[in-house]
Amino acid sequence: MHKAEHLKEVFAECGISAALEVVGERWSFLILRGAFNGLHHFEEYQSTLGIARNILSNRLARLVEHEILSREPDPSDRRRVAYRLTDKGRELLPVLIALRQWGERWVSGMPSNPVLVDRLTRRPVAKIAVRTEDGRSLTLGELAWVDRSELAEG
Amino acid sequence: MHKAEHLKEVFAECGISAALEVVGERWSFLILRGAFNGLHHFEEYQSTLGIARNILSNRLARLVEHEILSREPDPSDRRRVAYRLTDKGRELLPVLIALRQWGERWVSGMPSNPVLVDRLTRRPVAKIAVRTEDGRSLTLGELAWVDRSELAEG
DNA sequence: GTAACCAGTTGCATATTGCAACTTAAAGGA
DNA sequence: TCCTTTAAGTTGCAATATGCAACTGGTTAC
Repeated sequence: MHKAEHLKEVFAECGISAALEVVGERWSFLILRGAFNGLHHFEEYQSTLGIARNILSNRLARLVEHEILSREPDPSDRRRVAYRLTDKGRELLPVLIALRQWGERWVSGMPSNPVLVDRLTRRPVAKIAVRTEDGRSLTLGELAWVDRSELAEG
Repeated sequence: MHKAEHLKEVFAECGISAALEVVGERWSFLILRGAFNGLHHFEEYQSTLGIARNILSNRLARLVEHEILSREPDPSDRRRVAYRLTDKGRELLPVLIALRQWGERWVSGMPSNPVLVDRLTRRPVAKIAVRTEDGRSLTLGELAWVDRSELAEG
């Protein structure tokens, strides 16, 4: 099997493809950013993001369907619906923070507001990086792709 | 200023919006994944990803325009063009790996192949996480958003 | 010199997104 | 009670974006 065919199979079963099928549409990341910033209601998302109502409706439904957000009607005001991050949704935080840090560094050129800090020390979080298990940050040159079969060898 | 208006301003200048304007279109992340996996040529991307040729052409041009990929004609075969990651592009690796790990854990449910390892130890990289400067991993409950102005206080 | 190859482009079909107006159900107030 | 406002959508239609197949223009290989 030559390179192209091999990679085609590799790519089809890759976690990135899988993730993108769920959160890869336009607005999905921005809705999640809103969720991490404390938004819960349709009208809040609509007015802060400026997204079209039908698209917002569609995206929220999709995120709920994939259990990234939960959807619960407010019992004290039955008009309102609260969308909340599930554990699955909360685990997207590293993706969002990594994306944000990259955007700050390479696109907007300045730090965003508000800043994410350690609640206790009030110090900003570190730059997201690829690391060894013992926490050492690795550059591309220190990394390699190996087949899973070659991994079990040791 | 009430919450919605405030967040609208916050969001407009956020690194996530900035990043998404550059790499937020469909296929962009998958093209970058290909780049990190050693693809360099138009036909390689086209055949491995199965993307439409006009869209691929458009995306590559856009990534080059934003200096995420460089575009250099091969001097030894003037038909061929090589696309390569720039430093700016290489720094998207944490985003891609975080997305991949999330997709493996929560969507596809299994580890992808190949595995990214420390070149020297051959051990897989750690899970991407939000951490303190000294490397301790932080959960959402241990984090807080604070205004930049409140940060300079100490 | 001719066939095949690479990196696109073009025209047209389909799908996604955006916009404005409308709907439904539920508060809130006089 | 009736009237107004609010929240969370839905609908119809216009504008974009994406996908597909065929074609081009400049190499390169035979």
